[in-house]
Amino acid sequence: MRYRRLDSTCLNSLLNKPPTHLKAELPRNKPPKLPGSNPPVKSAKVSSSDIVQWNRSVTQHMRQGECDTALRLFNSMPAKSCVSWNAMISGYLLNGRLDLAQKLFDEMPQRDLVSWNIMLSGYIKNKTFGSARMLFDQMPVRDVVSWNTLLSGYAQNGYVDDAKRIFVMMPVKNEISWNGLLATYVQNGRIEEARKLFESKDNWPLVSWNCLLGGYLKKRMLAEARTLFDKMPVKDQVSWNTIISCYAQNDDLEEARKLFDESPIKDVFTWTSMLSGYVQNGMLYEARRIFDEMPEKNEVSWNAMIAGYVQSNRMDLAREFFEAMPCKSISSWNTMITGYAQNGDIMSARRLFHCMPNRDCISWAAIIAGYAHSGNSEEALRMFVEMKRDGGRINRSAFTCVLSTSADIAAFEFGKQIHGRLVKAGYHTGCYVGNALLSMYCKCGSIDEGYDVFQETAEKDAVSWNTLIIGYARHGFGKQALRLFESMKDAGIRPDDVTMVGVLSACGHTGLIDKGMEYFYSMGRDFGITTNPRHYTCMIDLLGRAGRLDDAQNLVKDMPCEPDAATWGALLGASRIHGNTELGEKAAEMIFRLEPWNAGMYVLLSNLYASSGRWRDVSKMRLKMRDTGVRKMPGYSWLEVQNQIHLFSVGDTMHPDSKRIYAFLEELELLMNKEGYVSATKLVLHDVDEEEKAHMLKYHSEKLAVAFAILNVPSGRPIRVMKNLRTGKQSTDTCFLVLPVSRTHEKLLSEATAQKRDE
DNA sequence: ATAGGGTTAG
Repeated sequence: MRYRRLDSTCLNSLLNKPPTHLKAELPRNKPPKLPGSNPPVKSAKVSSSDIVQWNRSVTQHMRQGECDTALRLFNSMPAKSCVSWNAMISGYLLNGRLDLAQKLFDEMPQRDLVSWNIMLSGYIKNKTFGSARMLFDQMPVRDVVSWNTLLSGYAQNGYVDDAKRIFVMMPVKNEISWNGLLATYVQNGRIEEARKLFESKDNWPLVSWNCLLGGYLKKRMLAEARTLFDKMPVKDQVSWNTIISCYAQNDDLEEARKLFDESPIKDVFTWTSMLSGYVQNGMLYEARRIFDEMPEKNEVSWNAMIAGYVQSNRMDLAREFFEAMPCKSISSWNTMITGYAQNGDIMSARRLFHCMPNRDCISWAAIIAGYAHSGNSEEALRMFVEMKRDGGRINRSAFTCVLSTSADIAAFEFGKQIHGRLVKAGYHTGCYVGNALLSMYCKCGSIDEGYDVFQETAEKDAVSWNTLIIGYARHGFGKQALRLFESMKDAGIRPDDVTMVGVLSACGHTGLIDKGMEYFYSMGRDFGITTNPRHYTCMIDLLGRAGRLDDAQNLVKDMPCEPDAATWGALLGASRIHGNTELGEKAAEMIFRLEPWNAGMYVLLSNLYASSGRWRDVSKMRLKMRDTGVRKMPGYSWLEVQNQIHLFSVGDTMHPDSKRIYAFLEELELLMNKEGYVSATKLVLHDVDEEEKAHMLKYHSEKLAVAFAILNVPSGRPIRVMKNLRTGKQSTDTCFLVLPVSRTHEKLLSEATAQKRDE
């Protein structure tokens, strides 16, 4: 703002003329001649005030972003001073042209201290600290400005220790240097050090009071902020705005309002702070009143209002404001896109995304997240690819989102490529990104790579540990999961309820019944964790697998919370394994009551009947499914070969390679029969004839996928087959696949989609 | 005429 004064001066410079009102201030001096007008007088004498006017004009063009015009003026100057060069260099830096600035700096005949200081601040603004430091060391003379420039450069980029060292080394310190150190602490979240520094000295200027006050606001230290505010010898508008924001952001709207009414002047910040406070607290009526009353509105005030409506799912009102908004910014569009996506209106989100004039990385992340959360994983990944093609910077949030999408659909190769991009972008060390990456590898079944990522994640939090523990448990590495749990405790990370789900299921998979019981009963005592239905489900599964059906049943009875469908599902699964039809029926009945749409349970119960030869009940189940309109989601298996997804359903003949696959399987079967293999057809639904049953067992989707893999994956490479159904569970998140190989497979997908919609 | 500090609203 400081550099843009849009008044008549600027308009004059637009017309390529030095400002006229300055002539009046300097009545004796002739205005400099401009290129194209009369050539300079033959006498080579150019007065110094003429040069000043030229310089002023150069600066003004630079402030308007007109580098070319400034350069033309500069080139046509009859005489230049050091300031003329400095003005050009400074102007180039203002317009982001470090290269041109550097060139002029190197070419200039004589440099003064200001030239060096300008260049120093240029390097720092461009974050080239090496060059900045080198320049600083080369400087023939340094003044307090040079030191202050370096100090704030370090501070703004998080180099607190360097900034401190600079401060100590400074031969002369002024008010700005002290404030620089104070700001170093505040900007880097080191509020205690800031407070100590502030208390060590008197007579701070207003700027510094405001600085510390802003620090308290950021840290939500309301009491400290208020004390400081009350002690301030002078208060300006910023001080009032800051203290109002303190209360508004900490949900004390009453006090905020009181100060708001007391504030001697109200500018657009004051009004908007109040407005946002109301929005944050869902007080949209009050927010709307403030909005209507405020004399001056800007982009931020409009956006706050729109965000308020978005948060309360009033997309109709949000849209009304958005359309009425005279000064839409990228964030206005982004807020709307996010809002539509969160409300499940992905079509509107998409429409806005495509017609917005400019997109930033937030826009891309918003639309990708929108697709991902609405189940359009494929489209989400496609957008990510397009984002890369678009060449814009990809932010951490887009990376995280697209990694979790890859994880959802187990797009392993894609996920690995993203990992590569992450490393290139230097983002792989972050905690969020690291956890998303870890989860991607775990969900894709690549637990070793997950472990590597875990090792490399610098800041591990509970989520990191939980993800790997659950990853181990899910893939049958119970012992490793438990070992990791021990290391987690050793590392001083407090286990939470999610950790315990991983631990208990690890015990279940490893058959460690007693250990599981011990953990289960000590959770509350050792870690203060309240048991939830998921823990009970793990325990019932654990006891059930071990054949202790009575204990499992008793545990259900003892539950302090209502058993959910998953809990009964674990009991049903256990009943099936141990052939307890009676208990299975009981569990299934509960599930039907809780989740009548859950087709997986019908199938599970049906299989239970079939395995005990109760064929009449099997057909009853079929009828029940038909009558209630529940349909079993088709089971698919798929794998990725050379960035293409190959998808199979049971007895699939649609894949282009199916002839080869079946021939291969026939060949295998011949070999197996020779070895004396007889297929078990016990668990297949009864009303298909024996031959058909054998066929279904022989050609279930996993088998087709594995056969295809053996034929197509180079030997020595792992084969990774994914499927959408698990026993007793219909996973909805893996049924939409990336890049189907052929039209017929697209048809399969659209059937699956249609069926999901029916439910 | 050219160089250095800060805080407040999404």
